[in-house]
Amino acid sequence: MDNETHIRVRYAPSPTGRLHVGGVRTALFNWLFARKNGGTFVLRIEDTDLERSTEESVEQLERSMRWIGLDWDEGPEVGGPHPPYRQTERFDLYREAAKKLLDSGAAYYDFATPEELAWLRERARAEGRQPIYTGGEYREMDPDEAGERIQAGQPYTVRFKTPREGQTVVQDMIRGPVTFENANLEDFVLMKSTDTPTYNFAAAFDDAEMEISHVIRGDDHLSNTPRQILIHEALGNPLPAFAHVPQVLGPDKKKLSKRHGAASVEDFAERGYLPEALFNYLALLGAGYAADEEIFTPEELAERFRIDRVSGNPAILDEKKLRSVNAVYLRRKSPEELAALAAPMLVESGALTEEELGRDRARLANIMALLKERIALTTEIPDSVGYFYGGSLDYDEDEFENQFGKEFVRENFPELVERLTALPEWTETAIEEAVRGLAAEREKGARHLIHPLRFAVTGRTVSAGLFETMQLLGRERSLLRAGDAARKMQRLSV
RNA sequence: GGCCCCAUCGUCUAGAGGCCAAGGACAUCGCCCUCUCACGGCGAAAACCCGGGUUCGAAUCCCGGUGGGGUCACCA
Repeated sequence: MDNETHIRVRYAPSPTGRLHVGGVRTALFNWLFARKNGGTFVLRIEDTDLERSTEESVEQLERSMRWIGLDWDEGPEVGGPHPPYRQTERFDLYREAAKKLLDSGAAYYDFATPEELAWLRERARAEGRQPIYTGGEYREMDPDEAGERIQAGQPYTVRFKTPREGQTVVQDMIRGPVTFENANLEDFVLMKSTDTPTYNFAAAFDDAEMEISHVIRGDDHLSNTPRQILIHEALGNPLPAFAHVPQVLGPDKKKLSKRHGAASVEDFAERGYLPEALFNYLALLGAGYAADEEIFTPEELAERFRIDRVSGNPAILDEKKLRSVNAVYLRRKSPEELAALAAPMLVESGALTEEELGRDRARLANIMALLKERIALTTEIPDSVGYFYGGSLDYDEDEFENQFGKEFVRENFPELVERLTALPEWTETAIEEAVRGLAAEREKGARHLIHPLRFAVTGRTVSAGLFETMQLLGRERSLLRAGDAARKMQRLSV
């Protein structure tokens, strides 16, 4: 493949917390774009903020990416031709580049103190001007004098000498050309007084060094892009193409955050969403796919992905829809897959022990087959499966009275239990015949027996079909609970 | 506030000047299936932000307003 046109994209998160779904979505778009075009997807850790970056976040981030199904061709763990892939390990590279900019006159040493800068900003605000710092006396200071000050130990930053006139145009693949007046851009910092790079400098430098052809990122970076373009030009780098994808918002149209319930990949995982469902939903969100279908594999998504179709609109995450997509994925799973998913959750919830589980793996699969159309989130599993295990149940008093207080039930339930006990074989059809038979003899609708029986054996008013449920519950357990209910019924005051 | 982006049903969207009395999906509401709940099937309600242009003709193009979002750090 032609190296000049080889597509290389990157996702460059800063490890300062959990991976936000807005973040994974842009990672997803990068991944999709790379897969679609036979390109390379690079992961780069932007940890230049020593204060906020943590090792734990790096691990969490990589774990979240892998969980949802995003693998990277180059980056931490996997390596690649442009190492290292963590900015804190690339400081020498930035220092060298800063030197180059200083030598060419594209940048300068700035000795203004933070207090001075704050005062300048304040005064600008008081006078109703925009605070645009242009370096004052330092911008054109004689290099020798600057050198002397540095020798004397005076702290400094390195700033970019932003042109005071003209415009910088971002050619955005989603929005078209976006024009910025250079006069509105200040002389931004390239190197901090700690001799470490700022985001704009490190990002622009790395994108060029790593030969990134397309920068696809959140639109919160759109206003940074003219600065990065200026850096690229000063460094003599070819410009990558840009695409700025919108944020993911909560239902109140504010940036999605924890107070909306869930905002990070881990939050959604904890709430019972499947990785493939989150992947599918997020990839569809605001991506401008044709609307006739909505369930796609990552491969299908990649095949159809078009960056220029991505909407410029902020996208509101609709958890109801995510939930329904999740339910589809749950339903599509085989009973065995669902059993594997459910097993650890059931053990953790205390519904059963490891041994019990190991003894009857097939039964769990059968239970899941019965339940899978009734759950939308994996977190619903323990509650909906729990009554298939264990012995006697604690009945809700009010509901018990509601179910067993009726005269017909009081008169016939004991007989029903007897007939069930006498059943020669415990099968769905045998149970059904017993129940319907008795109801027919008493000239009543079967539902008058079915509902209390359901409540007796499951402890709840809703479940899968009663007869198949009872077969799976097993004779012993069903009869135990039915007997419990019959006795409890006797004690009910009339 | 300055700068920038954006604007079709509640939400995600289809729509690239006539095919649109605007289509789909989720959610909502009915009906059917039925032992309950789901699943499934059928159906209903629901949108082109406003105002000016351009044009024979605009949801689609232009301008303005309004609204929403982003960003204004030695954070990324």
